Amino acid sequence: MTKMTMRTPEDFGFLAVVYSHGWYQCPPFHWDAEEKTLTRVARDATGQPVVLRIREPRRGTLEIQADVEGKLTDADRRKLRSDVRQMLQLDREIAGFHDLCRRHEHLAAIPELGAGRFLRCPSVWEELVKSICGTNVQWSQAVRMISRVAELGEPVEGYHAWPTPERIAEAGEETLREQCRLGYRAPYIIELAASLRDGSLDLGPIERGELEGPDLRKAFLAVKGVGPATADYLMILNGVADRLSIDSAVYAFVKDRHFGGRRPSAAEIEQLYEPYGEWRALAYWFEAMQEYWWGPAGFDFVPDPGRE
DNA sequence: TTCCAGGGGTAGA
DNA sequence: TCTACCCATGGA
Repeated sequence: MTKMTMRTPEDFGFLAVVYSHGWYQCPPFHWDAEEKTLTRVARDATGQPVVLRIREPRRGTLEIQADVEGKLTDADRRKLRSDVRQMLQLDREIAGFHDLCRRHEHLAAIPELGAGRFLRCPSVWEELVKSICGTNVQWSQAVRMISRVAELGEPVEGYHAWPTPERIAEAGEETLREQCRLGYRAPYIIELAASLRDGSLDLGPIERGELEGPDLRKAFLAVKGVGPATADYLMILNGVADRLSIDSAVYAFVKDRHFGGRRPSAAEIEQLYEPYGEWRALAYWFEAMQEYWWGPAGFDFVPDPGRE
């Protein structure tokens, strides 16, 4: 076992990032609400799965425990630290969003909570699969699909690593349909896995943040199974917040909160959040999280394991 | 039973 | 670009 510590930005709140959206409920993330510890099967510099346990012993510091025999190499340490930075978006600049929150009473608690970053998967591949599993199903059902896909990954200490594209491609459509119960999503994910395996698709430019807004959106939409709502959602995760991802959850929230029980049009929703400019997606997201799921004082009624 | 969830692909206009 | 229609699954 090896322990590492990391400093976090002043505007970073560990719980707020874990609870930023539903990823913490999806393997290979495992959240222990009692111990406030996020467990994740990551991969070291050579691709070997490693169980990481991340917690925040005090604000400003993360403690990362890697369950490995012997010592980690310097390369492994760099890789795992880099994964943690990616998963918790430690390098994301959100000061502008917090400034905006302080100018709006209903968002004033967001900076206090250290919210504004999202829990991320270490790879875009994993996030694409999870997002496709989340289309046209209740979230609790998506979590079950994702959990069954995760079980196709290599077992490690009672957990599973996220399966590689090669492993999914080898498992085949039949396995995704019959065993993982993905239904019509199965061929989309097989096609994605196969194109990554044979190199006809390269997610590198997305991973490295090389694409600007419109090109990034185009890249997501090019993946079969990813439509406008999912592409916009992935954009938000990738740090482009000037566009809402309008799905059924958005309608459900704004209908009661802003339109007196009437279901608004998409254009009306756009208009409502337009004043928040480049941060509009975060302004919506964290308003909804706080009102619907976090509770007024922080995280009193965060659901576990599946929010409806 | 019927509806529909954190939609998307496709064909046809 | 917009609109029907279809697509698995499973909870409500």
